[in-house]
Amino acid sequence: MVAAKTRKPRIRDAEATQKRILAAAKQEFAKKGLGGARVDDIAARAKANKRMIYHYFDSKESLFQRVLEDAYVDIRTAEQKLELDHLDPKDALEKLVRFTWKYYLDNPEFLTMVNSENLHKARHLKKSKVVQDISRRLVTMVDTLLERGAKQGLFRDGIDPVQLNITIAAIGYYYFTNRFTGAIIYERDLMSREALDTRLQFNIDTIMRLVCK
Amino acid sequence: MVAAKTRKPRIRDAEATQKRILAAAKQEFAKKGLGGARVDDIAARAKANKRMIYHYFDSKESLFQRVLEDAYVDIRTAEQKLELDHLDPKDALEKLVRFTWKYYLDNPEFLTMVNSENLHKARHLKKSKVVQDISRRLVTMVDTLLERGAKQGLFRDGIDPVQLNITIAAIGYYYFTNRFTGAIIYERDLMSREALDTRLQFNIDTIMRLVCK
DNA sequence: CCTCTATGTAACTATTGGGTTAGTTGAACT
DNA sequence: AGTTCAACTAACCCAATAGTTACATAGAGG
Repeated sequence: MVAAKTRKPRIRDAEATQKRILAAAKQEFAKKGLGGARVDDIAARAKANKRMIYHYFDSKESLFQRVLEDAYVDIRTAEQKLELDHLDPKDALEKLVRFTWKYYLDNPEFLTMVNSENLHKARHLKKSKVVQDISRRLVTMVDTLLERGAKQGLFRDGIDPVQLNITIAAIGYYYFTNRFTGAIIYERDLMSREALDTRLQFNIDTIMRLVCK
Repeated sequence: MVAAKTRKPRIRDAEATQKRILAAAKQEFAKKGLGGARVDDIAARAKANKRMIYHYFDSKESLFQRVLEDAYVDIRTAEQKLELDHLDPKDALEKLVRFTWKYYLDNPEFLTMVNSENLHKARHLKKSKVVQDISRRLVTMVDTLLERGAKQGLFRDGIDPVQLNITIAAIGYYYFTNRFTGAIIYERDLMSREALDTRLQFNIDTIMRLVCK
């Protein structure tokens, strides 16, 4: 038990194996969704044995649930670190829009997992108390920001923080999750540096016009 | 060959069988995506034999492609019937937002199919010339509307019709496709009559503020 | 240095599921 | 009424896949 981290790497390392499995599962689920992911492939990717997956995570489904939970905890934790309270309301709002955009861009597996979960009617997420708790903090954060901006006469009164949150998420989420069909329908490369910059600016503009007086 | 439609229903009817298969496939793909859908279940739902599916549609993949193509043709055709040119630009824009919302609400299988297609990097849609052609007409329609509104001094100048299209789609699409996880994250019934009305009004407001001077 | 258990491997099972084969039959046209 | 062919059925094949069993061993604690 003494200072496991300073020891030279053990050949047998339960913690490390679990982490490798979780990382591999995230990639695999992101690429193929819950239904398309293969337990054998996760094992291979994790350089672990399939037996270990069942040993540590019981079933494919509960492994998915765990990966999904971790994904939600990650994004909600990152959001909480934004510290919007210290900023001018307009700057804070823009920062939130930028953050959401960047998070989706950098973590496409989050989008795929959410899509997959919705295909399954959120039956895994339903079981997760922790996700419900941290999500409440997001709404509170935006609500606080809206009230502060309204009090300063910068924002319109009476905007529903949930509707705003949905909209901020939507204008980024749709763009990224449908980037493949979008490229065909709109006959553009949506992922070029220039296209990304343009879209982010458009999104900031959309939200500012929606919220500001 | 004479007046097939007036004849009494044949026991053997190639056309009717194909239609039943397509309808069944649409439902099945909508419920489970490409990977999750089962050919046996499609056959059962269509009250047809599995052999018939392969006879008419070659493979599960090309059946999916056909259903997806039909779905795109359907929505694009419906859009073209809106006849926005006859309306005041603001009314036309609102009509488009309402249409998009209602279409997603009434045709949830379209959303699932698009999600599934993006999971597969749009490899089926890439092959479809017809979808690319009709999609171009959508962009043209919105572009015409934007120019007309700008000329009348109602809309801002220089709005990119593609960005606007994406935004109109996004604020509806995200709401519906993530309605299950959304209900948990935001702790609300997103599909009640009242919630739907509120959201649609919010969306119209969002787009009007974005486009109008 | 011995023992016991958590960590690990590999081979196996049972089932599912896309696709096929072999054969049957309704009805359109002579 | 007979011929033909497309429409149709049922039973089959076999590769893939979630989950299991049997067995091996590193290494922590006595």
